[in-house]
Amino acid sequence: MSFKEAKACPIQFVLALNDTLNVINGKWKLPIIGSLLFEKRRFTEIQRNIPKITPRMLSKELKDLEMNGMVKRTVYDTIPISVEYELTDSAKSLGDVLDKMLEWGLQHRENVLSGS
Amino acid sequence: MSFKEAKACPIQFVLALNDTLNVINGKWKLPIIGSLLFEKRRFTEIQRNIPKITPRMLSKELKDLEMNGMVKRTVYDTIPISVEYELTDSAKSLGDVLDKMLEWGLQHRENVLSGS
DNA sequence: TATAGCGGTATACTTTAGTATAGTAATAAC
DNA sequence: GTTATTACTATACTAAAGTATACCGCTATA
Repeated sequence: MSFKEAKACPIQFVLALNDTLNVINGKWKLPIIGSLLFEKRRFTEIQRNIPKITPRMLSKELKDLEMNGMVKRTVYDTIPISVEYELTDSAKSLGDVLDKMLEWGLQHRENVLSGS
Repeated sequence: MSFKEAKACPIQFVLALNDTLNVINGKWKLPIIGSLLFEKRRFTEIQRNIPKITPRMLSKELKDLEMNGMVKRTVYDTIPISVEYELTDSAKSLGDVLDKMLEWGLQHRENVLSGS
């Protein structure tokens, strides 16, 4: 299925595209994914990684990402407990999509600046 | 440049990705792009095409898309005037990105449902 | 003369997203 | 026993996004 076939199958098209948009929308989702892209991290580490995020937003977005199958949360029974967040394989594969978006963004900027 | 190289060149990465996100964000941009994907259309045609959009939002989003080099607005000197909106080449090439997003969305949904 | 279509704008409102600030329980270090 | 760290939650707020409703100037049609 492709975007150009939208006329033929609008429902699945809209749902799947929407799924993708949902996992990256909002101010903090991409920074969080970025922070977890190379290594699993703990709550406070992510917070230090993204200076301006409040714990409220980080908590909310991590829950959101977990619910959407993007992040795996593991609680370790240490004293005190520690919690680790890591991207799922599915989330890691989002990199390809982001590459495409990145590529298009660069090309588009060139097009616009050159007045085409 | 790729997403995995984010560490090496965060600024251009963030800007280009952000550009791409900006041209599709909000509730109405994709429906509008979808409406213009196969043919140029007039204001009222787009409105009929997207039943729940208000003229305020359509006007606002079209201006936004025009400013971002996604849409070309042509005024015809008929009586009364008529106005046509069409996608730029750059906007049309966004189809490839949307295809990737669509593909990932479908795969991700499968992954999540199968519990992987 | 009244009504409708075109391409919008104006004003006021609600809803959603994000921020600020403080506080929690548990433990450990000084 | 005071302070710090971890992993958050609670409450109250502001800002941004979107909605509802009405209206504009222009013209064509009934």
